[in-house]
Amino acid sequence: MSEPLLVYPDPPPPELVRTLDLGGFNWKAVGNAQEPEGRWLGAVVAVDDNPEDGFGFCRALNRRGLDIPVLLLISGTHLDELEMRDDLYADFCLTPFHQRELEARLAHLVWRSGTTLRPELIEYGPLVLNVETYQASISGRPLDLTYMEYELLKFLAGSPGKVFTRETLLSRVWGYDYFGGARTVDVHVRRLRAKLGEEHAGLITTVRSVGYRFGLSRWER
Amino acid sequence: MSEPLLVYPDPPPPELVRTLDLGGFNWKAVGNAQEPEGRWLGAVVAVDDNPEDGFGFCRALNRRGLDIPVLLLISGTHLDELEMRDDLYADFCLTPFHQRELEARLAHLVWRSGTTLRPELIEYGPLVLNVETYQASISGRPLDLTYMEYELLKFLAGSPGKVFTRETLLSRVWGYDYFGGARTVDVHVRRLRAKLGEEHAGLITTVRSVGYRFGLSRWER
DNA sequence: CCCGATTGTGAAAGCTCTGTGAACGCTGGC
DNA sequence: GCCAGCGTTCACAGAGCTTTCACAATCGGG
Repeated sequence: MSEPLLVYPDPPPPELVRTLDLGGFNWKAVGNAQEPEGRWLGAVVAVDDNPEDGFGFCRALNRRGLDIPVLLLISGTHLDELEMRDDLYADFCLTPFHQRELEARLAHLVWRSGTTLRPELIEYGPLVLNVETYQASISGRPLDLTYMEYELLKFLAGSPGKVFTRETLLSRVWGYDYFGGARTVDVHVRRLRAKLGEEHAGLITTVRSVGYRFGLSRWER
Repeated sequence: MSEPLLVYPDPPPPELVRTLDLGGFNWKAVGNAQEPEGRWLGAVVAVDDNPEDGFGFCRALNRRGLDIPVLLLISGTHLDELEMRDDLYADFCLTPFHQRELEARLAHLVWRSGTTLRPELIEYGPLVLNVETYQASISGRPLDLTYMEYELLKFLAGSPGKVFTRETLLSRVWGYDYFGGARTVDVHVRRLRAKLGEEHAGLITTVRSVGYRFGLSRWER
């Protein structure tokens, strides 16, 4: 089992922790939907205490376009909350739950997700690019990128750590027959950095007298 | 709710009958998997008394290729029987069950099959396309679409979120050998948006320099 | 520490792409 | 033949995006 299970909230209910650990699951709890990065087998979301909070987490997951199947833990008294929220979860389990039932539901969830296709994603740390939908997000926040910005970021993120000269970028991203100034790249990098936000602007680093690099060089990680 | 629910065995457990009737479901019990013909919303299979018998029914359903999603009713003591039988059921409910839980699971099952398992009905949010009758409606309001408009909308709505270039749309919707201007797509998209109404016009979004995308509008900004 | 080279920044020009209204031609029904 | 409905094409205007430029800031070598 390579990919871990996503669990919400953090810390999770003790009986959930117990079941997951006893079941030998590889899991990680998070406090918000911005945290999770990379690939996940599925998610277990406890909506017991505060339904709106839990559903908000699911909605945020959806919004990131990661397509993680969600198993809800919900008490019988909150069952009506499920109405009209079918798109937020794949399955649910009533609390208090039997360990066996939760294990069976998790196993079924994983089996099902293994049989359905996943979207084609380019990921690096907090950055996710969905090639099919032309959507990008960083730390869960959707990025509103223009065409050239998206193409440039896609190209850079496709080879993390590698340095590209402006000329290379112009020919590979803009087109081999492109005729324009090299400063064009600078300007696009600037706007990309701005849209990535102050926190992640460093994802694109300048290599003086050479060009630009996405992500950390192999010496920095 | 036009299509009925399939129920096994016949007669079904009394508490199941009670729940289905109270929930206003249209259902029919059968004694074997050869009986059912036509279209079904889903199936409820009680495997309580004799697990092998119930699973045999599911297996027979599968073999007939009817693609009916199955909700199992199973007691906690038989939970391990589920192992390695993921392909036989879509969901399960522990017995004795709460009426609310079964209703919620049935509703979710029906919703899921409506979005994935029934190709003759394409749904996305408020939009419903009936492929068989060539009818379309949004928020319950019937849409009076022309042939090309319908075909275009059907193709787009068939892959929500995915971006299609005008060339792709022309070749896939108009035909591989179609020879015409790309602006044709624009005009049809415009008329589609107009007929969808101001409220839902955003269902089809323009991806500048690329093409058009259906869906995901409610998540964008 | 100074200076040239390089890169970041803001604004504005210029261009591409899309939305829109209208017209044309085709087809099938009457 | 006429008409209505539909698909297609075209021209134009506006919006949005890209590119350029001038200047400021930064870096690195000597």
